[in-house]
Amino acid sequence: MTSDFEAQLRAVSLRVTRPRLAVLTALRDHPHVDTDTVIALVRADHPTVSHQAVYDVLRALTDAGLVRRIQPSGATARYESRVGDNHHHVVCRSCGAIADVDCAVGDAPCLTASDDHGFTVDEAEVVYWGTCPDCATERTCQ
Amino acid sequence: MTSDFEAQLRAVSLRVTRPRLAVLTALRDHPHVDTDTVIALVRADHPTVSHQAVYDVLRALTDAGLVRRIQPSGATARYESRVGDNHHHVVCRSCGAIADVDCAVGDAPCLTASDDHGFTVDEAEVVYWGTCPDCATERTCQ
DNA sequence: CCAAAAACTTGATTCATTCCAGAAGACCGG
DNA sequence: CCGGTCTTCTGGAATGAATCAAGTTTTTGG
Repeated sequence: MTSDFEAQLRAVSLRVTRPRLAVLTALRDHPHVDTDTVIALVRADHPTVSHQAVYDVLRALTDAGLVRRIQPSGATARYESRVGDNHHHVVCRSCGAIADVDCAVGDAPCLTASDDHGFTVDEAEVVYWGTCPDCATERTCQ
Repeated sequence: MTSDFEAQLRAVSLRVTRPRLAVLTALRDHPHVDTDTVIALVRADHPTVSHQAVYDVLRALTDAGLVRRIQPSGATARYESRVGDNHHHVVCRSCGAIADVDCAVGDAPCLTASDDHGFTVDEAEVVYWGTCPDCATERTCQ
């Protein structure tokens, strides 16, 4: 499993370091977490990793396309390791929970804008806003 | 024109104040601006308005549904006064320019998620990422 | 015009994120 | 296996958007 991550890193010309493997592992096991949570998860195994390293790693991995950055309005940045399949997310307005949603229509549902104003569009990002099951039943969620 | 804003404010039980009218005017004339720009625009006419007032007003207007908050990943919050028609946005990765895009398919194109995980979805927000005409031609854009 | 409630001003504070300088680690060639 | 070089990480300080708090002004209903 770790060797998978090692191969992924080498594939994008990034050096294989403990912090990077730890971040990839954390994101595999915990999708949609924010930076603070990543730091906590990484430190569970490697207590000496600095917060700066996590920020650096997340940026490097995002730039390389190994992880994806999600930032719903009004929330801090979150990351996930599921990439390359153009899926989207449902976000709970109440507690901020995030779940994956596959494209409704084919692989790139809304990629074709009706009028692109001359923009060259290469990606469509969809965020569904609503209420998660927990918050729908009990008002006392968070 | 100002009386329109006055009516809008009263319609949602908000008091009519100079800062609020100024913010609404600024957003009507300059769509997709960030908070700092709103402050600057408001102060052009009313130099004594505090930044805190602008933050308060933007929040109040957003909660009331008179303006819409947009926050593309990695950028600061932006606001626009066009609401109620479920339109979307194209964002330039290079210079951050934003343009409006009407829904490709009907009024709510992607509102139906393929699998909503039990979430009650009430809105679908779409962000198209790409390159604006200016940045596409000249590499030196900002 | 007056009183109550909401909104605004000023100034300080929080928190995610970034910047910086020096130390440590990864990788290439030998 | 080993040193040299360049990337990456550590630790701490700094930035900047956004929020909080106390007190004053303004709006609005009677």
